[in-house]
Amino acid sequence: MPRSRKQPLTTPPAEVRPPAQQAENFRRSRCDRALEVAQDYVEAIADLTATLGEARVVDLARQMGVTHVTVNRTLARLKRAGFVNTKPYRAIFLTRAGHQLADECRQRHKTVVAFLHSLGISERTAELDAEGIEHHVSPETLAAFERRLKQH
Amino acid sequence: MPRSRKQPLTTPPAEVRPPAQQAENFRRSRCDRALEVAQDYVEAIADLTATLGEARVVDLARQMGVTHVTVNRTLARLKRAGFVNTKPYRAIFLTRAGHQLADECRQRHKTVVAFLHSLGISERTAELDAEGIEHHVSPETLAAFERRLKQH
DNA sequence: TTAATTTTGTAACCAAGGCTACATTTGCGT
DNA sequence: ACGCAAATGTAGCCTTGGTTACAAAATTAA
Ligand SMILES: [Mn+2]
Ligand SMILES: [Mn+2]
Ligand SMILES: [Mn+2]
Ligand SMILES: [Mn+2]
Repeated sequence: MPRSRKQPLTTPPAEVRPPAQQAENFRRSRCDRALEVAQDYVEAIADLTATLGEARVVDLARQMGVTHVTVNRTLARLKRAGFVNTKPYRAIFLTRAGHQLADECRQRHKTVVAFLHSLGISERTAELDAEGIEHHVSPETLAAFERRLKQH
Repeated sequence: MPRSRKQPLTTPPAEVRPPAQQAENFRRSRCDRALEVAQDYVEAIADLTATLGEARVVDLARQMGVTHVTVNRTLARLKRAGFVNTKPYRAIFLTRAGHQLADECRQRHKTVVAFLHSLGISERTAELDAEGIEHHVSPETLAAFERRLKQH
């Protein structure tokens, strides 16, 4: 067995998060984090297709701020996951599932940005923070954001 | 050269995010993501020290929902980064910098949870979402959250 | 004191997501 | 028709963060 456990010097604060439940929170957070890249990519592919007519590797690399190598390998994963269809040296197309995910993400992104903006946060900061926050907003929280937006 | 670029079929939507700026958003988001683990660990170490008297590898593993191996290697990184002091088979202690980071994170965590709760979001969901959101909340956004909380 | 159990450490593996360097393909301009 | 520059693909490297399996140390219990 290990060392005996030192007792806390001060009484523990009232807000005790049971370790098992807190572990669940972290698991959810990690799960969300694993989906961030997929969500940002399909969103970017949809955006690029809308503005440029098609999404190519080089555009995606510029948009994401990474090299084309990273884009290539990420696209391979997205293909395996069934979100995109790619053929060598051809433009990238979203599958039906990819389109659906992209629409969800675009809508959520817009909502999060608008919500932050409605709190008096600057356009730039709203965009910056939303890019990360959006991936951790549950349906319940998203609904609360929309509720507030409708109330102006 | 590559394929000629197909023109967009519909006129691009007004909200054109310049790729260079959007790339900056993604870079910030990735940067935040890289710090998530460090922040969650120092926060957990501070919590455990407060409630149990000390933070040990096994407690941290339970709290984070990972194996003790993952905890060990993460602690090695945190040590390199100057946030914790560890000795073999001994409890884990935060450095001065670690304490400072932990305090920041605990305060921000509390604020984010309280803010979500103030929107009518359930206790459980607020905790779940906050665990991820907190790492992407800039000082400006945090200030906006606090502002709203003071207004009740 | 000695044995059992828990805790801690370590070795080896994996996937994701970043990179540089180099090869191949493509399509435009001459 | 051809050559060249841009785009794309591929090989190989790195760090992070997860795992299982096994070894060693520490504390408790007998
Ligand atoms: Mn994003
Ligand atoms: Mn987005
Ligand atoms: Mn967190
Ligand atoms: Mn937290």
